[in-house]
Amino acid sequence: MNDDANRKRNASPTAPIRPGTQRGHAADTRSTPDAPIAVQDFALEAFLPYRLSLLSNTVSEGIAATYRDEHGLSVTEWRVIAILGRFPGVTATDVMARAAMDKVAVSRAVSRLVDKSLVQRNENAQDRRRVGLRLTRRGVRTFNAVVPKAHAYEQRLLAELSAEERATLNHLIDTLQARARGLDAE
Amino acid sequence: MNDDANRKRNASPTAPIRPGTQRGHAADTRSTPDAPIAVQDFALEAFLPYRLSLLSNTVSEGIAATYRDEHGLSVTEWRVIAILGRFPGVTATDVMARAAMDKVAVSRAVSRLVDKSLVQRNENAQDRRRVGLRLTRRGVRTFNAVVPKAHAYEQRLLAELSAEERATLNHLIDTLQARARGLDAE
DNA sequence: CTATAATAGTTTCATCTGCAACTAATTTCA
DNA sequence: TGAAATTAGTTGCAGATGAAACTATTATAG
Repeated sequence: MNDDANRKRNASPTAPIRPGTQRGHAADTRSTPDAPIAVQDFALEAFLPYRLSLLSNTVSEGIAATYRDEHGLSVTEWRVIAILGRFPGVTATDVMARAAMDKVAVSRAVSRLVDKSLVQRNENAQDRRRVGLRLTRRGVRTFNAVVPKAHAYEQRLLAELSAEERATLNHLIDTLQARARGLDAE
Repeated sequence: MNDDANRKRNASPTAPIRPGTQRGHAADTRSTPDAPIAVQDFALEAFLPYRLSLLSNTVSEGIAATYRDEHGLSVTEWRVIAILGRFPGVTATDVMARAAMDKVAVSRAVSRLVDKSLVQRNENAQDRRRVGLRLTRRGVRTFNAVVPKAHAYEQRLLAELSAEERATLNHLIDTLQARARGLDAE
């Protein structure tokens, strides 16, 4: 390990946080004179996993505010509703696969949605382990109310991108997603 | 609200989950004959916020496995180390801004890192509220050990993309990030 | 100068999340 | 058959997360 160590360090300090709270010189009292020095070069703000995480969080926060403030829904609840709006009658396991959610997350989201009378469970006579899920009338109303807002947010987010850039974006996401999955599977 | 409602529904069911567990027909026992029907068209798997979240999670999981398994670090702990490796002596508030982390998250990550002897706190004589943070020798060793692995993961992730595609990716992320921030600020 | 406001950081609490263990039902195959 | 394995879904527990309250310190204003 430790391939190409010992390059330069701290070459470009990157933009200051804000005027007056510069790069910690004031805070650094150097209680340890022989304080060690990092020899590797690493810029978090340019690191793709970090950048993706930041972007995803910012976007999620924006769109989640709509679900939450106007409909009292969490992101996981919204995802379940989105799946059930499109695929009425599927089981929790199907929702799990379609929304890439954890088994437990689906189970709990469904329970909350049932409590809120947005989803109903239907027993399956053939296989009593399986429980068919579908939106109630209220659930459908919620779904129909949220969908245009979700689309609107997405459009505003993409507003600055050309059609070609949008296509490239989708392609890049697909490629990276497949690649990341492959790497995770070692 | 409810802009352009009443389009078609469920036009293309999208690929089946897997053979035998098709689209919930078996599970749907229709206990409610007049079960309502979703009139909006919404494909979660094509929804950008969802796609970004999925990608970010997959990527995070992959890279986080390295921190965790080989160095016992959480993602937040790694981020603090990454900042301190580059900007020794900064305060928790600086880390917060540089890593886009919550105040509380930084505070707790720093406490854990101090417990692990990877970070040390240095009191500031001028302003006793501020605490300068820097990596210990062990912290630097950890930093230097993780950085090449992080870079390697990033390179493997990007392996299939051309230089031009990488540039486009960065540009798209920047654009979307700025846009998302703008939207969040209403 | 004090009183008030602002700042840095920690703690509390309530929620979320994910793994593992668990129950219940069905399938497999010896 | 019928015991063992598989599948569906829930629950328990432990760690992570985030908002708000809190402590301590410094800056500002009257």
